[in-house]
Amino acid sequence: MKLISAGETAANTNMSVEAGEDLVRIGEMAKKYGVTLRTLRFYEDKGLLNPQRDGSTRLYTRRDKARLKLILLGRKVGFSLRDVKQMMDLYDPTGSNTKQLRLALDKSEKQLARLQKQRALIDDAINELSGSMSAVRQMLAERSVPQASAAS
Amino acid sequence: MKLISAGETAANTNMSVEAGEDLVRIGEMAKKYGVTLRTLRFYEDKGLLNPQRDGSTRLYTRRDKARLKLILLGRKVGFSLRDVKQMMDLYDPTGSNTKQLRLALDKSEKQLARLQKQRALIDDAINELSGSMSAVRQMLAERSVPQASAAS
DNA sequence: TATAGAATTGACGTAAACGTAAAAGGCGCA
DNA sequence: TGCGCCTTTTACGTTTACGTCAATTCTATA
Repeated sequence: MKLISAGETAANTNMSVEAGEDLVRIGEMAKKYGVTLRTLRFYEDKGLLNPQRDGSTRLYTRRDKARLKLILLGRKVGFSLRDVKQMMDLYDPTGSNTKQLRLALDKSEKQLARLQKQRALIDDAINELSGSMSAVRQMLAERSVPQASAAS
Repeated sequence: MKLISAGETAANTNMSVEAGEDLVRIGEMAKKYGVTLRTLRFYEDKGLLNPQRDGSTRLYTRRDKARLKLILLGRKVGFSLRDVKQMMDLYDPTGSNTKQLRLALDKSEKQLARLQKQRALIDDAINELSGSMSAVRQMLAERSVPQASAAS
């Protein structure tokens, strides 16, 4: 009574409701996108994913894959999962999604500002650290060669 | 029986042990360095500071101020408090502190590498985000002006 | 059928650096 | 003497995104 072949040799074994669905279990899904099982369950728990079930077994559809891609992109650019969810929740397959796009743009602008500020902070830190490092190197050099040269 | 005048008018009211000690209570210390009381107590709890006590009242010395400056510099460049403590614990006022300096340099090199990696990630994110933003703007533009122009 | 490999839920742990609340003691001042 | 402000200790809470068991069940395959 399995829905998909383990080695996924044949194209489609199930044609329950929709067209060629290409359902995937959690293990394969995780491997495919380089995340852990825990992560996928966590995202579901947070309402970001909604896989079908075969009994208790999760089956991820094409839609889940698209959503996961979005999640991962969002995380990459520094959005929180809450932000991602908020944006995804606005998705409406029947409309123009103008609201969703506007929200995404708004959040993106803010995030871009945050990223730029972060970069500035990091540059500061790098400079500060580099400065300290030369100072330390100096001190070490003085300690290792205390032969000649006056203190002044 | 107070050790310092509240408004710190006179130079030194106490000459208990050391020279002009310039002791400061937690409130003043916090204000002076822009941290909260909680932070100072937390640092003490973690073994990073060691103020004297007048009864139960903390009195911060010149030494504590120097240490706090170091802590804040360390945090600024991204060291953890553990790192900072590890480095400070090696301080020996009687020696050359070569070990301390070497450890600091070692940790600094690693931290510098981390910072540079972070900057690279942020730059990536900025680029990715900027790209998405233009795409979204495009979509919004198409939605707002659907008058003429073919779909292709 | 035995066994290994997936998968499930539940629940506590982690990391960092504090925030915040509570209850109480001490001090200067009017 | 009462008030307000400063300070103290204790201890739980916060945030985010999972990690890490643990106990159990299902499934496929040899």
